[in-house]
Amino acid sequence: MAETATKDTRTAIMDLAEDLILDRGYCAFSYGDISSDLGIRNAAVHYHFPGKCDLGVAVVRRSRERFLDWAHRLEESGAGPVERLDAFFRRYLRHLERGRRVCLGGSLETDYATLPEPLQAEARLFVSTVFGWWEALLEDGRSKGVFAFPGEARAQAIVVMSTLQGALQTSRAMEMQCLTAAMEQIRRLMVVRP
Amino acid sequence: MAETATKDTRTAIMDLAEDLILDRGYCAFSYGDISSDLGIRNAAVHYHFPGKCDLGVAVVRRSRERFLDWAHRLEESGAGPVERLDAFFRRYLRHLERGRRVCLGGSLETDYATLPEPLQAEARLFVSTVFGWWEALLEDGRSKGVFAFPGEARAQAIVVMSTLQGALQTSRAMEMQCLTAAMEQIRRLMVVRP
DNA sequence: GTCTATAACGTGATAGAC
DNA sequence: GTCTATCACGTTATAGAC
Repeated sequence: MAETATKDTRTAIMDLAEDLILDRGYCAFSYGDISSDLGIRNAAVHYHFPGKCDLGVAVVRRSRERFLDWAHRLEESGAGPVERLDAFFRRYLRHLERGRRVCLGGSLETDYATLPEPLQAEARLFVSTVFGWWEALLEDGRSKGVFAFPGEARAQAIVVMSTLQGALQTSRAMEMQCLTAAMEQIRRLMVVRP
Repeated sequence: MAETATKDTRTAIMDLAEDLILDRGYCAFSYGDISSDLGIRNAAVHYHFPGKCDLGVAVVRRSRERFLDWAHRLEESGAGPVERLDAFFRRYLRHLERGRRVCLGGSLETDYATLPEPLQAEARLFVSTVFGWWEALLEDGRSKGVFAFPGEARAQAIVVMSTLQGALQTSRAMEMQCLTAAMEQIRRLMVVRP
């Protein structure tokens, strides 16, 4: 089962790399971290991902695909705007529960200046994808009368997305439950019957 | 004027270190960056700051002191809540104008897991100080009837502070004017006569 | 697909001359 | 206060055996 073993190692490398990016950032993790944690050698990691940039791009692309799959399943489930909002909140809360990881967008953005160009491009694509989802959700929710907010949906999308990103990060430096408090406040601010 | 020269070099090192932290993050800048940009040698930087952690702590502490000075002057100026809100917005916008720098809190929080403990402690103090300012401003503004928002002031403070932090970061990955859009939306959401 | 071995470089840090 | 010189280490990456 050589093929299966290969796939497993490749997946394990990506899983670990993703976790390290969310914990420390792209520039602060190394092939050494990956290889030692997986009990393999440096060169084996290079076999699956020739360069660190390739690994980073693969991780971000997979995250984007997973998000799109998740959004698609959510849409097919027939969930309403408030249910979709809550579903995102639950999904997002896992970052905090898994050892105060930040979100992928925030990690890549603060490291942005040090990222190789292909990874910057992948990061932009990831952020734009999530933003598009928020904009569509907010517009839909307002048109159905379950969300209420002033201005354009894209402006509200920036506020909501940025709030979650910032509050997740802030929960590392403040002992309070910043993220859940932020989510509850977002509900109070724009859900018609919170 | 040996003393003056010393002070100037020390200040120049801190200025450059602060800029590098906001641009790339604490873990991604080096004594080599500092020394080459200032036209001095690695060892000269170590003379002023024995270790990288010392330099980081000094930078964050200075930022906190500057923020407190700024807040104190603002209070003495007799500015009302909306004027203070706008003053913070203007102050914050400089990060974006100076080459898409992120804010210090966000940079330290995403790098948090890799920071030496004394720097983590200084980061917590910095974030708590800024948060305290926001909480007091929002409470004061609501009591005076110029701000309106549901829930507690601390929950709204998390939302506002996180929104700015996240939107500043997001402006690196999206071409739109995320930060100004976020600020305008915050005004629409909570300023009584925006 | 994984290994050993190694290259080439950057890092934070220190000793000691001036 | 700044310099030269150097250390010990970690980094990404590659060549070639198995």
